[in-house]
Amino acid sequence: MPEEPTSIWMRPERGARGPAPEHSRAQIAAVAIDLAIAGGLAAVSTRQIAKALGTGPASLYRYVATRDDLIDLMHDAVTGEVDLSVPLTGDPVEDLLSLAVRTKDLYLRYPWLLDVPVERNRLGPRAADYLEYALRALQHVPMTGRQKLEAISLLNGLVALFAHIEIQERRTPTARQAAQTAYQAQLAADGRHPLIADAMAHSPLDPPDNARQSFERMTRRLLTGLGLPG
Amino acid sequence: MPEEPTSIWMRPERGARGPAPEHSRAQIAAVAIDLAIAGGLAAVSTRQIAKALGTGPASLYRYVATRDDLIDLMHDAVTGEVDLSVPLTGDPVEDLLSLAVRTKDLYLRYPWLLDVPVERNRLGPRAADYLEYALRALQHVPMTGRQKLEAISLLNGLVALFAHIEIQERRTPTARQAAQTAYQAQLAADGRHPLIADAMAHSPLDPPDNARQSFERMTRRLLTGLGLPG
DNA sequence: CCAATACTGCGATCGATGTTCGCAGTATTC
DNA sequence: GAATACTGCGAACATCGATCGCAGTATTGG
Repeated sequence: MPEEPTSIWMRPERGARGPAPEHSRAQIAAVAIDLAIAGGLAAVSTRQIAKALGTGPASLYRYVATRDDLIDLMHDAVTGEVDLSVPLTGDPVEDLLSLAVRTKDLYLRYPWLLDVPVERNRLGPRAADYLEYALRALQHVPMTGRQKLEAISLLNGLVALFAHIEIQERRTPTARQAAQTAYQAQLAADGRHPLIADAMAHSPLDPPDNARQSFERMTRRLLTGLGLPG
Repeated sequence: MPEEPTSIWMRPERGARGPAPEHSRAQIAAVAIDLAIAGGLAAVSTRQIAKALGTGPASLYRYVATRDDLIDLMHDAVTGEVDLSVPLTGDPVEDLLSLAVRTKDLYLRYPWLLDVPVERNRLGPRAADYLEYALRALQHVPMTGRQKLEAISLLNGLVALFAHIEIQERRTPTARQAAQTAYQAQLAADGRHPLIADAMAHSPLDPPDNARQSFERMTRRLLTGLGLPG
């Protein structure tokens, strides 16, 4: 009888019989998050986590069925850091905008979140609270349930896009980006891409105020574009 | 003297000396793309490509320095499929919207594109043509070069988001998603997330017309929100 | 014309990854 | 106190990206 695959959130954290587990999902998630902060998502490997816990890789599989479960754990843990006690004003656009700002902060705090495949967005208990909160902001908006879910999905995507741009601007360039820049310089030199050359020639950074206003303006536009009153 | 890392596009496809290569970047890209279509990005491995070419994995490294180069190759190859011969009307919003539609078609045709890490968007020759085209649409818009590049980046992100939603709706659910749905049903049942329960209960699919109009409306709003005349 | 040169093909191999198996040990249940 | 259902984990497997070194081949320079 083959085990049918289920979400980690449907399995009990521990069974009722045997010895008490020496670790916990929360502890494993915390260790994994530390690894991700230090070395990106790619640095989150069963062996590294096991080493940090002082155990072997096989032990992890008592807590987690697969590496994806591990990422679910991490994702849900940091999602729980978003403050959902902020009271809703009743204005859907402003409420979601405020949530979007807090969400973007989360991305800036945990850049590896941007590397979590979107497809993989299974929601755990904390993400469910998040989603419930967002739906509460939309409670009296005349949209179908599916439309609301899509709107929230798009909103999160937009937040991720802005976060991505901000992070990229802030980080010191990697070897990859250096190579990229070199090739773009060559492109610019060959004369067949004058506009690329031009766009890259003089590029003053936007003042942070601009970026912030731009983010808020875009978010509002997205939301009203989706049919929210505003 | 350690080889400094450079983009694949800066290295010549073949040297001037030795025997003629038995394969080519284009051929390798084509094989890799076939693998990606069949099994997703994860199925694109040096060994599988080598097998498809009837050679060993080590041989590939005569054409490509790293797996990322391989993905650059794939990305640039399919980017070349976007029709850039469509004449620009002079209306930036409409021109970019039209480009966005063609780009979304590309995503729908090659769903694995959504799994290519955004960070990794090194542009090759064909992507450069694409970018030049987009910049041409923005030529007479009063924005800094950086702002234009960010606008195009955001536009592509939005396109990817919509493509992602469309693909998700069209695909038959994976085991992952089934598990996800089961957990959501449980969430709905426990009564603490009434809005999630509600949103998932009755969810008629939007007619395609709606989705299409929604995409076009959102794109327009994004562009005007970024400061384009409209 | 031929040696030096700079390339190509690729078998063998390395280190790291996710995951599985089986067994010894431990707490709960009947 | 035996059956049961767990936990911990060493050993191992398949697969991955990547490297090394050598044999073979086309071009170059004298």
